[in-house]
Amino acid sequence: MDVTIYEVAQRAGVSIATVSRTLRGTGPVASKTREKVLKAVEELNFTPSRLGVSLAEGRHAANGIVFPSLSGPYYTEVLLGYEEVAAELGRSVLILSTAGRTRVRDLVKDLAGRVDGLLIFGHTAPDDVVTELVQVGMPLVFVSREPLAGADTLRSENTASARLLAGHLLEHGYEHFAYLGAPLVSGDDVDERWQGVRSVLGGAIEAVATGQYTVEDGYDAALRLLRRQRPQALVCSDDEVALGALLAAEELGLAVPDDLAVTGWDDIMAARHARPALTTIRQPMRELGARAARALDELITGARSTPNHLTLTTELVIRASCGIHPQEEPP
Amino acid sequence: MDVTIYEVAQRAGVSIATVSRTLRGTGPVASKTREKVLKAVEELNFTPSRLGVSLAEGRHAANGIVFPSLSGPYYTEVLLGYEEVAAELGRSVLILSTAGRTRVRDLVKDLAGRVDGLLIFGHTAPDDVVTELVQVGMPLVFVSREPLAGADTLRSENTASARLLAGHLLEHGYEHFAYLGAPLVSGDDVDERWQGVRSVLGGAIEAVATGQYTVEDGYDAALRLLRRQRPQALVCSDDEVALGALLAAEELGLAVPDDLAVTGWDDIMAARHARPALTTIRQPMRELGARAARALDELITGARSTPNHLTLTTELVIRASCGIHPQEEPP
DNA sequence: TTGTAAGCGTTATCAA
DNA sequence: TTGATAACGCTTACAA
Repeated sequence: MDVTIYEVAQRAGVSIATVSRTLRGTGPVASKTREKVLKAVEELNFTPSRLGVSLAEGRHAANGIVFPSLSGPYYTEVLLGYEEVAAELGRSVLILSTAGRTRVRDLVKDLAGRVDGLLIFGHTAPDDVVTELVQVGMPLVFVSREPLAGADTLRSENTASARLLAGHLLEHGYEHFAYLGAPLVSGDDVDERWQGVRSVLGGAIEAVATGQYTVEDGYDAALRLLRRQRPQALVCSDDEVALGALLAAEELGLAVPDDLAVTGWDDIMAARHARPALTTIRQPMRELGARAARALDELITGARSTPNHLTLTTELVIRASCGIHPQEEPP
Repeated sequence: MDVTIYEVAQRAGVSIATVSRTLRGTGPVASKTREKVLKAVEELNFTPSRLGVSLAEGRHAANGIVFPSLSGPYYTEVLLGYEEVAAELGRSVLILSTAGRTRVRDLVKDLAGRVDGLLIFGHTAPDDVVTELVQVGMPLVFVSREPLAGADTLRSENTASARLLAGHLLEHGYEHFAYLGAPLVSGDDVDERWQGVRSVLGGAIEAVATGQYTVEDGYDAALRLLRRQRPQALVCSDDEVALGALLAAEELGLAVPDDLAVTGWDDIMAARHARPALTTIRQPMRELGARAARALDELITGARSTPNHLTLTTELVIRASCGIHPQEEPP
């Protein structure tokens, strides 16, 4: 893109103001003039410089998103929902992955300087940057973390679902449990799941930390755990970890659910296809992303000025991995 | 971000030129002056406007990437490699997902107006836009498609690996084959795989199209195929489809590899964990992304001006799904 | 209905 | 060593 509005104006024999008005449909333009302008635009293959437009308009028409990584479907699905709606609203999406990254502070600040609003997962952005951003009034939506003053929060329900899940496991008659999940960051979604489960199971459950929310780490952690002790049911922080646990159980010759019940969280696609199929809590991942994009749009355009804190409902999906159910259908 | 370079200059009692020089380290600044400036910058918490900088510098310091979707690890992995290196080089990453999207033309053009260079997967961008972009000299790297004049191409080796894979299957003694994959776009990576396999297997193999490269679609297509006929070996376009085929086989009571051999492509993480573990071709997904980012950087900075066409080597990974191997280790 | 000109926030050239 | 000032490419009052 090299040709500027001046060249178009010159070629059409009008002023740049007229070219701008014609292209944006702002203000009146004689149809004769309009034609001349459009012809020149066509011939020169003119596209307004995004930089020029943004500078003049005082907005980027772009959104950012900060996530730890993209391993596994969760962040990916949210991202896709976010990008889709953002595109619909005429906004580009800039991404920032923080996992294993140094100088995250600077990266987030740089990103913030390129967008009109930001979706931030959990605690992936340092607290002081977040505070700064809130102070300068940058539109912010947090997904999967506890509410924060001055920014939107968007999450799926965790505590009640966790209780429900725990209750279901009790109905199966289990008495010894273990919880397998990534390191618990207070206030994160995953922390709430743990708290919810524990509030029902009490001392009958113990938490074991995996590294990340990945199949690999879930596998490793489950292997270590199961070699040391034999809980009857393994509650996992998410489906990936649960999938890893399934592999570990197989490796150790444990039948699921007969020797060991396993549950996940998220209901990613692989959960349905796992053997045995995974009992899990379904959360609307795409919708989280889509809603975040809309929320940001409201904040950016000024359609809304007070923060919203929304919790989407989840659903307990009972499949085969948590125990035998009488009414169970064939696979 | 609201404070401008003028306010800093005023507060420091210098001109904006001096502020700029101080911050960028271009041109001489008396250390006394530097201190004053830095103090003012600190106090006002000044960050240069990205828009102003970009407009003046004539560059975005950002890269774009165009992919169909993010379902499955392939695109995700490439994206992560790309973003990591881009960040390292001081560039942000803008994404564009085209699957199920209307007006792709406009979206790609808009994206192009926001970046200094673009990574484009296969044929996700319409030919005419591509031509336009090449003409205006936009730095472009294509991943997973046949070379194109005026742009870089970066791919993994396909044909020879496909032959190798086919040869291995012949050694197992199979005589009837089927190929399962997404619709073949001439010139795409996946097309080359098909061509390579067919060049060895000839009339003994037939192609069946799935919808997308997903487990779901692979499962559906395999189910349909296997109900109609019983090949001895199923060559899949990628691991996701192969994973779906594995599920379909199980559903039909077919033992893999005894009743049916199955192979994939990519060596995604799940391939190793599948039961049976998937024989596949490993391609360096992250590296594709990382190299694309570096290639783009060369093109953008002008370190290189002639297009490069690079093919990375792949590796045949023989696991259990393609047949019994004498020297096989326990799982 | 159209044009002039003042921003928008930088960088960088050229004098001083 | 510093400061005016001209780009950079657009939008949008305000005048005409």
